[in-house]
Amino acid sequence: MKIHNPPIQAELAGMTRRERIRGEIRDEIKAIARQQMAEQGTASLSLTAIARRMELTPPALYRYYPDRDALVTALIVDAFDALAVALADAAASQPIDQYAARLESVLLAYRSWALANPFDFQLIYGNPIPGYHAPVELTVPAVQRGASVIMGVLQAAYTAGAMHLPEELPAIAESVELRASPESGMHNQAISPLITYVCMTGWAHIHGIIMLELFNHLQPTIGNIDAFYRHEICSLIQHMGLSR
Amino acid sequence: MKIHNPPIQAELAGMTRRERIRGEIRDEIKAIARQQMAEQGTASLSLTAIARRMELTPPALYRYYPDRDALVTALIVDAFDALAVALADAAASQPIDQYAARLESVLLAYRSWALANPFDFQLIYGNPIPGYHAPVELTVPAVQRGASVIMGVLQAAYTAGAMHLPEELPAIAESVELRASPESGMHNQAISPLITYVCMTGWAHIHGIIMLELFNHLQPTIGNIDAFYRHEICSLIQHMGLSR
DNA sequence: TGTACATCAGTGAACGCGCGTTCACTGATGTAC
DNA sequence: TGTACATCAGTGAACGCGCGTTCACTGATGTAC
Repeated sequence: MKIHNPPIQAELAGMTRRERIRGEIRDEIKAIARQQMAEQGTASLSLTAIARRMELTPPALYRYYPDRDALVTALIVDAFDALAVALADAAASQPIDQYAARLESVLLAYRSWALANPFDFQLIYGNPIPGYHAPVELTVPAVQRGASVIMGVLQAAYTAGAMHLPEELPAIAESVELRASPESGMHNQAISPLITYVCMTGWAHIHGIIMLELFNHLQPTIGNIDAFYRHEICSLIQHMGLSR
Repeated sequence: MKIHNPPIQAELAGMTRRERIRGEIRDEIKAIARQQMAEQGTASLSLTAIARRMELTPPALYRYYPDRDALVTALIVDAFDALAVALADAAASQPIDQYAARLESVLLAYRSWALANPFDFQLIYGNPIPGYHAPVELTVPAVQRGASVIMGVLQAAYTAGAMHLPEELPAIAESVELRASPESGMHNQAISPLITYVCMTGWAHIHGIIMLELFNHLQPTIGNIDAFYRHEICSLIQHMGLSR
């Protein structure tokens, strides 16, 4: 006979003992899924293999996720969340009025997170998983949540007058036909088109370096990618006229 | 009874009739493989499915490729080749001393090729295919062949004195510990570390935009990606001090 | 030109594997009185 | 506190599928004389 723990403690946290355990197992499934991606590649994510490693039968997993796609979606959402949190933490680690330092910190965090979690990064920014189509209403806001951390820093700098952008930029930003991000969530200011444009530019640059590094296309040419990356950030900051 | 064509014509081209047909079927296999990737995603590339579409039995394909990996390798090599050719053509389409125009042309070609051949692009620059490991001695030179087209243009501009880089750049390039590309193939000049550095920066930037666009991460924010891309090239050219 | 032989493309059967998913079920856990 | 019932986690068997790869083979194509 097993112990019948009265579920008082758990109910204090707003969930029954069963609900808590369910949550834990859902998390364990995701953890093993990540582990499996790391070993076999993002594209080969199999419920059967996860069940095997958990010493369960495959059908048991259907108690926790209705099907394989639901699990993939959960992993993607988690990854976007984790990245956004990492960026937000990096932003928060610097004094609020030190815009250059904050931007630098955020961009360094972007790379650090990608290198520390290469498979989560591939999951959200790499090839789509064959046969899986992410629900758009889920991923689009998730992308923007990450981006909005960067945008928040830049918008703050701009509003504070600490940013000196090239003169021709407004006209360019205009011609690019930006779509307003519907709502930003992580920050409170509205983002001007100009800042959106600058942000996309910087993001693309940073993102390109990381993508190339992740798939080992930089390594044959660049010895010290860390220094390379730092310099790129530096020149970005300079290009934006962000005063230190 | 089928016709016994005397293999005179084919032998004039240096190969027997049989060899020619073999080559054609190898090509057809690759073509269908590409088609299949386009429909199912890069990661799901199956010999059985290819055979089915060619109305052959799966073992028949083993006459043409020793195993699945060999086919993937052939596809990758082809893709690198095609990209390098597209870039080289773009470079050749502009007057030899119009460095800005040549660079612009090459960078536009990079994106055009990626958008026109998204799956080949994913094959070479996206997630590795699960269970497949590209032979390094094949892919590293292939990457550099593409890059060397860009480098060739820039080096020529630099040598001709048509390039005015920021003053602090040499020191930065130094600190990044570039590795000399072993041999470049597509062009004749030696590439200076400074140019290598500039090239990697520009490439990463361009590459980042394309990767984001390819996976639809730019579209929610940027209405006119074409214009966006052109402006980025423009500002790159300006940043390098390439006179028009 | 015809004949004898060698080459080689493609077949069909088979091997052993893994996958997602369904279903009816058992037995443990939780709940209400 | 004990009892009766409801809930639900996990099982085992099964379905139908696709995969890469091997093997001994047939029959067409090419080659040498």
